Amino acid sequence: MNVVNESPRRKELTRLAAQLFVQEGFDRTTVRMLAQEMGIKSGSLFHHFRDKQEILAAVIEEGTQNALMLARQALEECGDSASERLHAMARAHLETLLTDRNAHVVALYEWRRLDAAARDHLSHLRDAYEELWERVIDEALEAGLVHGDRFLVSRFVMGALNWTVRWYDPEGPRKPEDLAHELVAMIAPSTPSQPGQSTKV
Amino acid sequence: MNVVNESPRRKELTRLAAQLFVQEGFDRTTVRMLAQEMGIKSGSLFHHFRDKQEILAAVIEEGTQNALMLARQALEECGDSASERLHAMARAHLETLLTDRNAHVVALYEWRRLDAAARDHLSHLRDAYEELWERVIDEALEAGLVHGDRFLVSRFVMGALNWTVRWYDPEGPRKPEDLAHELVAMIAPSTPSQPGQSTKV
DNA sequence: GGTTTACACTAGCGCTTGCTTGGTTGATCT
DNA sequence: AGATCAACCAAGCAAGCGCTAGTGTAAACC
Repeated sequence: MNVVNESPRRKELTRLAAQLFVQEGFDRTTVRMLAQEMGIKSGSLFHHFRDKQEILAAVIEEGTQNALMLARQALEECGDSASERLHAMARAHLETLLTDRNAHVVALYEWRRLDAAARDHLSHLRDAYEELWERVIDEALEAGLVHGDRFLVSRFVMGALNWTVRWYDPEGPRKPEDLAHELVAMIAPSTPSQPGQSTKV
Repeated sequence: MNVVNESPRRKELTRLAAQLFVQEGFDRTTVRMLAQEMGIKSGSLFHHFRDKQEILAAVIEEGTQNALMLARQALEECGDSASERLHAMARAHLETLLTDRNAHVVALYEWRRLDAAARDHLSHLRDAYEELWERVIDEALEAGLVHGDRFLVSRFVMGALNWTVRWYDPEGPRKPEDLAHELVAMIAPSTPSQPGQSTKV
């Protein structure tokens, strides 16, 4: 009876689950709460998902896939200079935190609740995303835009960006674009202040 | 029967609880698991703590108090220059992450499981700690060591530092001192490379 | 020497949890 | 018209949960 495929109903349910997981945390969200939010009874939930863990995995997968897609797109559309590419990645990252906020918060906080199989599958996705970052940071280092240890710089940058979900207010005056700009300015002060004009190397 | 004071036994139990909370998460850690780890029966636990939530609060309080103490001490002992103070704060922060790792991981991940009263009490402690940071960052901005928006810079720095609990390996070659140095170098490239010699402003 | 105190035990209550079972519905396809 | 199928429901099981009540005991205190 249970489906593993990507029915549109399942997508919708996943979105609702993400919201509840953020509000209550995974463990505290009961299947009854999930069902009620979805307008069905708790038993019916298991027609769409094998078990509760699979809902969590679906939420995280959705968010990570979107982030990966958006980052790739941003890199294709931007200029060739190291500073432009760094800026594009930061902006793309912050924009997914805006649009897919729930899914990303769940991914950050509830990662360890995944069982071994799901964690294995999803960590490959996440690694692909982080590889994009490491490549862009390598370019920035080579271009002399940023200085320091390759590994540490990328961890610090990822930390600063991921941490935004804890304080960023989408209703506030600051846009993702602004944050991206400020971050790049902080770690690469020699960057030209207008991201439009490229600094070819 | 229940005690609220700071018996040495309670301190020891708090330390053990922190470890379990990190391994399993707060919700998944049952009072029976806690009791077993402590070598007593589940009922006896409630002689030391009013309820399960109080154990969580004790864990987080312990970690935050230590961090605050170490940061204040580091600021007193270091030189007057903005770069030295920035460096001292970063090192102190990373050192508590090393020594009190469990407590800090719990504080980061399980904060929302606190009830309103505990959260209110503990957020004051955390605010005091973050105030130290903001002051040091203000000094760095005034000294021209770092550039950018006051609010954003401090968030980015806190993010980079707090994120370290997710990847830092205490057994590895990098010491907290090294990380602190690298971070300061990244955001304030004009810093002298030897933290010992002060740059008076 | 009697009382108090700190710490532990046994036993279990009342409730919630994730998940299963067996069956019903209404739309779609042949 | 009959078969198929996704989607749902009602009912409930077995296990586990936080926590309480009442008791025992050895050390500390007056």
